[in-house]
Amino acid sequence: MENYNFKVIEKKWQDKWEEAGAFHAETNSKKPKYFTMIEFPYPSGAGLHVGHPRSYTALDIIARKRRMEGYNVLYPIGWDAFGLPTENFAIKNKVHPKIITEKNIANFTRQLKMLGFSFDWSREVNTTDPAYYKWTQWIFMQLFKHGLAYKQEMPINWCTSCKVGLSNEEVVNGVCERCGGEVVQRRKSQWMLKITEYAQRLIDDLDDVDYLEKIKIQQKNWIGRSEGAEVKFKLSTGDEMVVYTTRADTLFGATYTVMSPEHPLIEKMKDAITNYDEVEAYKAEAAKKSEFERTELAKEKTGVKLEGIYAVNPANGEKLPVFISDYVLVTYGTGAIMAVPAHDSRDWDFAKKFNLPIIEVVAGGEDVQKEAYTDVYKGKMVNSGFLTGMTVKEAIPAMIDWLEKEGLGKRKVNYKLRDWVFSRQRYWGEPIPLVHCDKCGWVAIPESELPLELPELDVFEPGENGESPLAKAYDWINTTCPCCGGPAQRETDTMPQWAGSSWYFLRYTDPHNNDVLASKEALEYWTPVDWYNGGMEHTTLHLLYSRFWHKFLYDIGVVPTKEPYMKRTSHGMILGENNEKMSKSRGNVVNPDEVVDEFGADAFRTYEMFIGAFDQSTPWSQQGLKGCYKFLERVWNLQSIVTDEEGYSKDLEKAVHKTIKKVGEDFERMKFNTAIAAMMSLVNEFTKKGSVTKGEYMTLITLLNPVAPHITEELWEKYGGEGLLSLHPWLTYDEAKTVDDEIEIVVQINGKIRDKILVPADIDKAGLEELALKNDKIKDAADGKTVVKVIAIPGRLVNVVIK
RNA sequence: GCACCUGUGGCGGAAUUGGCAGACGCGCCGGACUUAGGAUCCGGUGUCUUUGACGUGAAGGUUCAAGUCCUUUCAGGUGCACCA
Repeated sequence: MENYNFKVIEKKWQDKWEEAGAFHAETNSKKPKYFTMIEFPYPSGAGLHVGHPRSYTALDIIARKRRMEGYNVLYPIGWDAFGLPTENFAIKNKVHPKIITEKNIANFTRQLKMLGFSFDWSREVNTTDPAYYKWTQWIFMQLFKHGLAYKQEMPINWCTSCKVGLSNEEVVNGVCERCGGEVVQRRKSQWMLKITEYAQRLIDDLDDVDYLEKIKIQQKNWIGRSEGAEVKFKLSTGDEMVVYTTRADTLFGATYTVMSPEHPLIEKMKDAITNYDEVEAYKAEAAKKSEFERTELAKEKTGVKLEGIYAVNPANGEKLPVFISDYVLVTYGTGAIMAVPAHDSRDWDFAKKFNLPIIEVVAGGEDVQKEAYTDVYKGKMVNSGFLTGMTVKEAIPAMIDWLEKEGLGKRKVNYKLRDWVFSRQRYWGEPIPLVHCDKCGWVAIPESELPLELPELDVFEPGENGESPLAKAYDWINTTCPCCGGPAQRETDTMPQWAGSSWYFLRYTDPHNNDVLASKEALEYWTPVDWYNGGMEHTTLHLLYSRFWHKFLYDIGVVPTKEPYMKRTSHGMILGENNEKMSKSRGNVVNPDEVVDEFGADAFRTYEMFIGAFDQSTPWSQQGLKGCYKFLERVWNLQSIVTDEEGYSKDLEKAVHKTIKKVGEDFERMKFNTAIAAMMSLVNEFTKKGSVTKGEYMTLITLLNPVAPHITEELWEKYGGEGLLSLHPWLTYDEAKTVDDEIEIVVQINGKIRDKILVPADIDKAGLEELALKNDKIKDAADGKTVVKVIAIPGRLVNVVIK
C-alpha cells in the first residue's frame, strides 16, 4: 500500500469531475430540483480568506449529499466584483479596474477549484460583465418606471481636503481614511429606492420562510415597526407642529417639545423667534458635524430654546417651551417630539441639563426626579385627567381615541427603515440608465440600448465637486432625449455594490440568456433558492435589499415566488490563533494556499467542519488541522486491515447503522463537527477490532465523501466501486439495527448515582423499579430508611428517593 | 444605551423532551517500535484532602433530578447608533 499522496489524488479527481461534468445542473431534469447557494465572494486582491471555505464546504456537503440522494442540484458560484477596494487600487496604480478584477477572479477561481467544491462552473456569473449588468440596469429601469426610484437631496460624507464624497466605510474616526482630512456633511441630490413601501410585507412574509430565528429578529428590528400616534400641537405663531409618539398615554406629562434642527417650520417662523441668530448658529453647527461626531457627542445633550414661541399641550392647554436639538432626527417620525422627561431617558437627560420640569404621570417606579421610569407593563396613570387610574396598556388607546375624536391627532404606524440611497459618485459600478432632458426631465433610455456600458476612462478619481468620475466622459454624457429627441445628459452616478447582489440568484438559473434576465421556464423550475448560507454581517442589508427587489419583480410578474430564499442559515467567523479577528496588521492571517499545499484540500475541508459549532465563531488551530489530517491518514491506512467480505460483520453492524443515521442527520442540522466525530469513532472501532469488511469500509468512505471528496473517490475506485462515488446513491440504514438489545441504566439514590445496571432495552417502568429495589447498593442505602418515591424513566435511569 | 449571541477540563468543543457532564479532536503523561522522533501504535488524562466529595461565569429559586427552566447579576463578542 502506497502512502496517502493528496497532491496526486486531489488533482486527479478534480480533473475527472470536470471531464465528466459531474456537477452540472440540468434545467427541467426529471429529478427533483435542489438549489443551494453561498454568498458569492467579492474577489479581493488579498485572495481567499479561510472564512470563505467554511460556508462553501458546509453547503458543498449539503449539495453533494443531495446529489447522492437523487436530486438535480444547482450549486453555483459567481463574483460580486464591483466595489471600492478595486477602484481605489485602480486610482492608486493607474490600472483599469477591469484588469484588476480579472486578475483577482483568476486567483479566486484557482483557489476555489483547488478545494474541490462541486460548483457548476458553467453557470458562473460576474456582476461587472455588461451581459450581466444589462439586467441589473433593466431592473432599476422597471423600478423607475413604477415610481419606486426618485431623486432627493441627501447628506453625503465630504472630505474637505481630498474634495471627494466618501462612503461611511471610508470615514474612520470622523476623518478621511486616506488623507486624515476633516469630513463634513454635504447635501447632494441622490437616487433613492422606495424600500419603505415594502416595509410591512418584508415583515409579514418572514412567516413563510425558514430563517434562523435570530436572523428574522434582526430583520424585524431593522425595519423597526412601531405603532403610535401623531399629535398636533398648536404653536403661538398659529402654526401647527405634528409630533410622533408611541407613548400617547404620557401626554399629560409633556413639559416641553423638540424639533430637529432641519425642521422646515423653523425657517417659516423666523420672524417670531427672537433669538434666531443663536438658532441659526446651532443649525450650522449641526449641519457641519459629520454623522460620526453627531452620534459620538450624544452623551451630552445640546439644544437651543426657540425664544418668543411656545406650544400648547392639546391635553391640558399648558404652554410648553419649544427647543431644537440634534437628538431629534428629521428622518424619523415627523421630525418633532413631545418630551416627557419623567418617562423617557433621553428627554430626562435633556430636561436635567436645561432645568425643565419633570412631572410623573405613570406611578410605579422610583423617584422620577432621579431617574426616568420607562416600564410600560406595571405602571398606573396618575396626574392625567381622564386617564388617571388606567394601566399604560389601557391608557394608550384611550388617549388616541380621544385625540381622534377631538381632531387633535391620529393613529400612525412608523418604520425605522429608510429609503435606500442608490447613487454613488464612483466609476466602478453599473451606470444608471437614465438621461436628463430640460424639457422632459428624467427619462429612461430605450431597453434596446441596454447594457449601457461604462465609458472608457484613464482617470477614475471622483471629481472636485463631488461628481462622479463619469462626469469627465463628455462624449458619453451628451446624448439625445429618447422622448423628444432634443439634447440630453446621461446620469453620471453609478449604482451601489448592493445592486448586483440583489438578484444574482435569479441569473444562476439561466446565466447566458440575452433576451430576459432568466427564462420563465428556468425560474419556474429552479426558484426559490432552497438553502442559502452566508455571514451574519449580511443578514440585514443584503438580505433585505434582495428580498425587496424580489418582491418587486414578483409584483411585475417577472418571478414566480414572493420570497427569494426558503431557508437561510449563517456561519460563525474563523478567528486567528490568538482569538482575534484575522487581519494583516495583527499578523494572524492563515493562507489557504499554504494549508492546502501542506495538508491537502480534504484535510482543510475536514478541519473547517470539525473546528467547532458551525454558527459560532472560533479560533484557528494549526494543531487541530493536523489532527484532521491524521484522521484522513488513518482512514487511508485502514486499507491494511480490509477483508474481501461484502456485507457488515456481526460485531460492527450496529455501529455502522448508527453512524449512517447520525452522520446523515447531523449534516442536515449543520452539526458537521459531531458528524465527523462519529466517523472518527467508527474508525476507532475498526482499528480496535483489527479488521474491517470491504462493505464496512465502503460505507465509511461514502459517508465521508461529502466532507473529503478526493480521498474517498480514490479509495472507492481502488476497491472497485462503480462510477463516481460523488454520484453514487446515499446510504440507508435499518432503524432496528440502530438500537441496542441491552442498555445500561443509572440507578440513583436521592439524585446521586449509586450503581449502573444492564437491562433489556424494552423493559418497562414497573420492571425497572423492581430491578432497582432489588439492587444490593440500593438495599444497603435504604436500610433503616423509608423509600418515599421511586422514579423510573425507561431507557434512562431510576431514582430512589429515601428518607 | 438598546437588541441579539456566548460563558462547560490546559485548548477547540460534546451533551433529544430537564435524566450518567466532559463524546470526538488537540495538548500533556507513560509505554512499545526505532539510529532518530515534531512519524506510527498501545494505555492514561476534570479537580480534590479519593471506601468518597466537589464540579458547566456568580448568587438565589423550581424539581425526585438543572449545563439545560425561572429571577438577579458579572464578563466577553456582534450589530445598530439618541427611532420619540
